[in-house]
Amino acid sequence: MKGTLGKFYHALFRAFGPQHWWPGETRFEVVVGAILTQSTAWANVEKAIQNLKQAGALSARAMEELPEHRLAELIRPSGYYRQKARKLKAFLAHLRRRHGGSLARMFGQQTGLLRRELLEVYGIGEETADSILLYAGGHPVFVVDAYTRRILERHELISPGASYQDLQNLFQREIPRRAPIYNEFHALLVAAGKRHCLRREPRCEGCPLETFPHRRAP
DNA sequence: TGCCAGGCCGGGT
DNA sequence: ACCCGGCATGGC
Repeated sequence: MKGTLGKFYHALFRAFGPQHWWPGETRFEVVVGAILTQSTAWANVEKAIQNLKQAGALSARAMEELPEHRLAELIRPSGYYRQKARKLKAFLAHLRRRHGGSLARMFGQQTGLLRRELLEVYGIGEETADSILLYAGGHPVFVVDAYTRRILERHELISPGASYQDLQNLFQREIPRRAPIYNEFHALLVAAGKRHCLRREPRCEGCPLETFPHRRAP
């Protein structure tokens, strides 16, 4: 693996080690987590998922049978809970109609086709679609999130106006297209982001990327 | 107390 | 094709 991004990967891996993402025991749980974590701290998502587990609602079939307002109550700690209940229902309806409720069948499709299909579902945008593809389905697509963007902007690898596709293309050109690597790399960027690359007051001391070319704090 | 977290949608330019 | 307000809870 070469290029600056390759160096980033190695520096982050040396510092933080394997991240063991995605936290979730089943593929369905990973899909649910991908939707619930939209603009939300993971700790809140965990509470919601615990509620779903206790209610026995952490399977496609069980969640389908839950009325939307009841589902919303269970996922309340994850925030935007009425929106997210609608989103989960939209995904379930799609999975049922298009794939007979089978994640295995859904993920058996070609990557590009499945990605476009997921983007049609209410509540699934680019990051969520790619998270589902990579972390639940093992498809080799790079997940771009707010931390990824912030870190690459600070190190001047992208311009502030770069699109999601711009960032994803950058990674998919420079980093070998393999799911385990994309999995680890994205998780490492989030780890670095949480610890060192906050929105205000960049705390670069101790960041594994500290020694790389860096833009001045605004 | 205010700010922020692993976004997305819909309506307006 | 972008830009923005709305959506909501919990931790620091």
